[in-house]
Formats: sequence, structure tokens, C-alpha cells
Amino acid sequence: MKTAIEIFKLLTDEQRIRILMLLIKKELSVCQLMGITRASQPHISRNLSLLYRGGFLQERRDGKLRFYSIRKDLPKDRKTMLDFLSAHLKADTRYNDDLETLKECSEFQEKMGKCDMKTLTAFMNRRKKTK
Amino acid sequence: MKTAIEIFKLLTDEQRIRILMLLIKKELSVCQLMGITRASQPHISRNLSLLYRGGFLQERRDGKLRFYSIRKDLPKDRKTMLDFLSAHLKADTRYNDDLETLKECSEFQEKMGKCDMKTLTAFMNRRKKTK
DNA sequence: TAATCATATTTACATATGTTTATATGATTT
DNA sequence: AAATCATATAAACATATGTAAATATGATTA
Repeated sequence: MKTAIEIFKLLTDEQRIRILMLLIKKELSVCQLMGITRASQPHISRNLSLLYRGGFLQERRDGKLRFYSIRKDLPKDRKTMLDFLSAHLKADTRYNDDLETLKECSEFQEKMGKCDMKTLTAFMNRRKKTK
Repeated sequence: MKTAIEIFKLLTDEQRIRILMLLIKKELSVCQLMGITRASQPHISRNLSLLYRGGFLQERRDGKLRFYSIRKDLPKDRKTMLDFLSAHLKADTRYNDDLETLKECSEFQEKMGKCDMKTLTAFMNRRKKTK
């Protein structure tokens, strides 16, 4: 019963759910997640760490960057939860906004050919003005 | 996203999960739940109230007693969670103990032909000695 | 109608959880 | 090797959540 409760606890935070839903679509680094969700770096790191320890994520290091994605061998119970969330959030505004932002962010980075803080900060500032 | 989080929050408490799993098997009154889980009356009432407001339960009054059961028109998302828990807890000790106690409690009450506090207290005391 | 019973609600308290700020680490570049 | 960058961790604080005790409510029985 404990593991079920721990899984649920991880999913009682909007920020963590946002991160998970983004990672379903695409492997992302800490700074990309900062850019998309506009949360502080410690905030992102902390929640990634919790999700990682909770068995949802895998990590890959590339130079200074750390990329996170949904575990390839995701346990069945976690998978059930992600499916539930995907279905449940189909019409959720924030969820769809995040997916849209993710797309813009990916395009922006492709155009710049970079995935560092400066590029991300530029993206964040550009978006702030647009909105 | 809020409703998903609220559902998860309700399920982060062992006591509430126990109650839910028992009610899947059978409609039960507050005092029956006290007898089976050995929790205090305010504790049971409070958690029933939370689960009720969370869209999991329906209530039926019969004299002094209040019977709770899983909503007949249970929303799909809640249903998904209950199915998840049933599957997840198949091998859970406490869960299976509770089901066993539920059975004993039902048999005891049938034999006594009553469903009041005194009968339940007698059941609780009998069990305390046995264990 | 007074007393009792089953249940609900409120209050006060302790604990857990999230947020923010500051600091540490480990890799890269100059 | 020093400086910088991306990320992680720790500490301090505020807020939320669960627990336990006391009290309130509403139905039944004497």
C-alpha cells in the first residue's frame, strides 16, 4: 500500500505533473523545463529528483546538461498513472498551453542550434513580451 | 488538472484507501468501519466525509445508522483509480487482512442479527483476544 | 420529553510538504 | 588553473494536512 501512496503523493503537485506530461512528449534538460514552465532552477531540479527517485524518470548527462525522460522500463503502475493523466488532461488549458510552448521552444532551439541557458533565456524573454 | 490532483490527494492516506477498498466489497456503516479498521469514530467520519465530497461515495440513512457505499454513478476517473488500487493491492497484507476481517464481521453480525455499536464492540473485543 | 445512541463537526495541535534563498558540485571553456 | 555554466543540495520559512479531544446534531427509545 505504501508504494501506491508514494506514487499518488508525487502526483499531488501541479508542477510535477506538468513536468511529467512534457517529458512524455520529449526528453528535456533542466533548463528547457525552466524555459517552458517558467519555474526556478532549484524548483525544477527538486521536482525532477523526486520524480526520479519515484521511479518515473531516467537521466542522461551530456556535458554540462542533464537530460531527463520517462524511464524506458517504466513500471506498470507508473505507466497506468501516466495514461490516466494523459486522458484526464486532454482538455486542460494549462496542459495544452505547455504542449504549445514546448513546440515553440523546440523550434526556437533548432533554429538557434543550441540548448544552453542563454538560448533558453532568450526564448523566455521573447515569450514574455509576446504574451 | 485540479480535479486530478484532488483525487490523488484523497488517495495519499492509508486509512482512506482501506475504507475505499472495503466499500468496494460491501456497503458499510460508520460503526462497521470502526470495527473492521479499529479507528476512532471521528476519524472514520472525517475520512468518509472527504471521500464523499471527493465524489467516491454515496450515503444512505437508516434510522440512527448511516451506510456508505461506492457511488452507483461513479465518475470514470474515480473508477480508474479504484481499479488501479484493486490490482495494485492484490498481494498487500493489510488489504487482505481487512478483507478477512470484513468477512468475519459480516458473519458475526448476521449471527447476532444486529448492526449496532454494542454488537460491533463485542466483535472488536472478541478479535482483540483472538489476535 | 429526557436520555441515549450513532454520527458529524470543530478546535487545537503536531507533522509533513512546498517555496525561496543561499551555497555547493562537477563539467567545460578560456 | 581560473572563471563560468548547468545543476544539485541545504537551510529557513510558510503553508497544508493529518490526529485527537471535545462538542454538536439528529434520530430513537424509554
